[in-house]
Amino acid sequence: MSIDVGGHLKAVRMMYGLSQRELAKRAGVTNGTISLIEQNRVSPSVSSLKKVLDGVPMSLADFFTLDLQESPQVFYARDELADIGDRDVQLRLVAAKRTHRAMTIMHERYRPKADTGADMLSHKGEEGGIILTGHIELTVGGQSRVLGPGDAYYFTSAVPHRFRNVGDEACEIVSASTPPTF
Amino acid sequence: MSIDVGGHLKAVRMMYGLSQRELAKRAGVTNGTISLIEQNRVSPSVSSLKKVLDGVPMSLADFFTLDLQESPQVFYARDELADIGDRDVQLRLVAAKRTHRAMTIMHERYRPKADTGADMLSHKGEEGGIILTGHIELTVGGQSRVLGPGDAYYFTSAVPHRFRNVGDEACEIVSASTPPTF
DNA sequence: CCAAGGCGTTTAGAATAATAGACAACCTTC
DNA sequence: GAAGGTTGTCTATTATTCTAAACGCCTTGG
Repeated sequence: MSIDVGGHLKAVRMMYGLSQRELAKRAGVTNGTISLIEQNRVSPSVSSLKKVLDGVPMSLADFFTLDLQESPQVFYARDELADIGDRDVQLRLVAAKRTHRAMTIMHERYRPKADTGADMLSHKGEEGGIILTGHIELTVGGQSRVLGPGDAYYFTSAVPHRFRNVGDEACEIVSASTPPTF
Repeated sequence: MSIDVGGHLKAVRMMYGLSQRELAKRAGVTNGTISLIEQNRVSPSVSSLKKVLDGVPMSLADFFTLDLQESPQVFYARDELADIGDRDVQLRLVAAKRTHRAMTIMHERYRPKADTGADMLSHKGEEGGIILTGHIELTVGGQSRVLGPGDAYYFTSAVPHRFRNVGDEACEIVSASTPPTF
């Protein structure tokens, strides 16, 4: 029994945010069973392991195939975001270290007068965001608008766009873009 | 217990040409265990299934991943080989219908004077074979040689090559080439 | 024909796993 | 701090699986 079925199951269960009892209920077994399995104090029969995995749900093949390679970080404390901005525009990336991301999520902070300029590289994909504080003038193609707290935007990145802080206080935005640009 | 673990195990065991007792001995379990599992009269614990598979050997992941989809034909009677040759060069393929082959194995028969010509398409990969009967002149790159029964050859297919039956009797060859050319 | 040895199967008993329920520890909420 | 909820763990009993040793069947070789 070289394989750590118990730890493996626990990891899977955690990954789905389930408690032992909750998983047990879904799987039609008792919570004690899950507990004993996770502690490797018993080696479940294939049928009961299948029952348990059906509660996830996950196939036996997936269960044994999953390499469980150090699951990527899920939660990031404020100071764990990667800071890549300059003086006027501060960009703080979520999951920066993650290699295969489908998108980039950032916390952006524009100082007063900060301006990305109109000659930005216009990449393919889409991007959007929500303004948290301050006011920013967003120009997308021919349209221009000043957005304040709670306002949001979404456009295809191919269209030339420009961010400019027209207020006298810092402007904070949470944005997402795909494909990842950083 | 929707999955047919028993039949699956039996198929794997057969695939390796093992008897229940033999597998049991290698795995360190009793033959009865194997029998009961194969009949699905018990659902083995993961640990014991692992022990059994260690006797093959095969990993749990492989065991559950294996789709066992109607295992492809293994034995081909003489007249079950696909015949694709012309009048002078008869080619009889092994496992012709099999879609995902790693190589092509053929029984080739060259009539006297048969000649593949020197201008063959030289494909990537490697090929080799053994002469069964007759004599054939094989030219590979600058080298040329007459091979008789029992002789063999092996070369990288990228080099231009030519087969020519220089004897007065038919020449038979069993060859293999990778990647499959037919 | 019988004996020897292979095969898969079966059965009683020993070993192991699953259940139901209790337990302590930890939160909230009052 | 007490009540009620969660969490994971543990124990006695029940249920299942594994072993050891037999069984019947077939093939092989004297």
